[in-house]
Amino acid sequence: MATDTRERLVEAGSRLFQRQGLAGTGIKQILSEANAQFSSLYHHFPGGKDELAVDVIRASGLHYQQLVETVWDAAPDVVTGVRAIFEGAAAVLEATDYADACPIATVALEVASTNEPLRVATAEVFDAWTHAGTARFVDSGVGAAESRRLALTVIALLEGAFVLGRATRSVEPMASAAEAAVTVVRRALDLVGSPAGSPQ
Amino acid sequence: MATDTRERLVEAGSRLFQRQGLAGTGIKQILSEANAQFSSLYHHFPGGKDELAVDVIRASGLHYQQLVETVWDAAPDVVTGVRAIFEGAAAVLEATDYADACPIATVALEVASTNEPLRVATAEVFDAWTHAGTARFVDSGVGAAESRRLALTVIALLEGAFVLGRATRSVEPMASAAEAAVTVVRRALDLVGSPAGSPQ
DNA sequence: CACTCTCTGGATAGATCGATCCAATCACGA
DNA sequence: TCGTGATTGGATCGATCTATCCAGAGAGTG
Repeated sequence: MATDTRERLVEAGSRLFQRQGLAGTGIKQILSEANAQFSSLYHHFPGGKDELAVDVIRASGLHYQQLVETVWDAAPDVVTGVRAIFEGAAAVLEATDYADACPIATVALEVASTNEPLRVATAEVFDAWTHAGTARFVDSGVGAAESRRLALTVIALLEGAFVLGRATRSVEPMASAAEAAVTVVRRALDLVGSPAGSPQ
Repeated sequence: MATDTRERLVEAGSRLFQRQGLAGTGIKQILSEANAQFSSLYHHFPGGKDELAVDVIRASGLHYQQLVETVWDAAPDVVTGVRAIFEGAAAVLEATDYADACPIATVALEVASTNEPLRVATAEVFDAWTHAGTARFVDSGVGAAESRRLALTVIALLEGAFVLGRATRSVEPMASAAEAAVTVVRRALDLVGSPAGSPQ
């Protein structure tokens, strides 16, 4: 089937780009893993590698967001949800031998200063994540501006822990990041209850 | 002079690897920026690109650590120091048009699952940063285990904000990360003053 | 001056890169 | 059944990649 080949290409690209980066992954390798041919790739993606990469970034970014939202929804409260996200990330990290972390971070850093269309694609994914996270905190009663700060903080902690964790092959950074995330989120929720200034 | 060429190679490699990644940077480009020849590179680094990359990772990792420690030393207290680090990072990000952030993060993600010697080099840099940060918090009276958690958290926030900031071309993630870092550090210092359990 | 060791200039090999081409095949509606 | 557009098989092109080779320049020592 036609759509099938296209999906296999995106899936293979997603796997490889996330672990080896964009420049570090050859088209032949993608074709080999997807059991496809040059003509198929350039039929579905006339723009070649870059056009495939845009699709990969959007698809894997959306997929990861849905995964996180599912975990979040299963938690009884916001703090538990945040903790569950970090625990899930740590579990995946260990289960994949520290290969699978953020699906787009490696490419994002690679293209940030070298490929504007791809940079925009990664920015749109991060923006979508930020908005989704912001909405969650707003739903818990936190103000809009503070909710956005919380969302950016949680995502930054997650991304940073991915970098440290993959490099050092350890989930310790993820555990520390989880504690910090819980601390700042809980503090923001506490301030909602007592809307005066900091209790300091 | 001999050493001069070697230094120029490391410097050029540092600039390019940090912005374009390892696989995204060709040896010819490094030679061009360093005004050097193939023979010079393979004379100083018989192991080729990878051996140069190990030197680049170590040198730029140490250089960045020294930069951060200088900023930290200039601050009157720990909280001010932490904030100054994030403000400095944001300033560099803007000044370099979102090109210069962490000198090794891009390469770290690239090689984490593909090149064990380089992965080890990046891990050693992150370990050195972690130990240096831990020592700072210990000096402020925070317990050893909590100090290490703080150090990992601050580094993760910094790295994550680099990823988000470069991708979205904004210093907003860095500002949010700074607030979060200050919050968790201040909280840890407060607990030193009142060594009972959490005031919750 | 002669010798030696370090370092560089420049050509080139061999492999791999992304991309293109055209004919063949497939699914599917008229 | 025929035709039409979507899709694929497979060879191939030019460019670029990393790495190697060897001759020669340069500095320092006897």
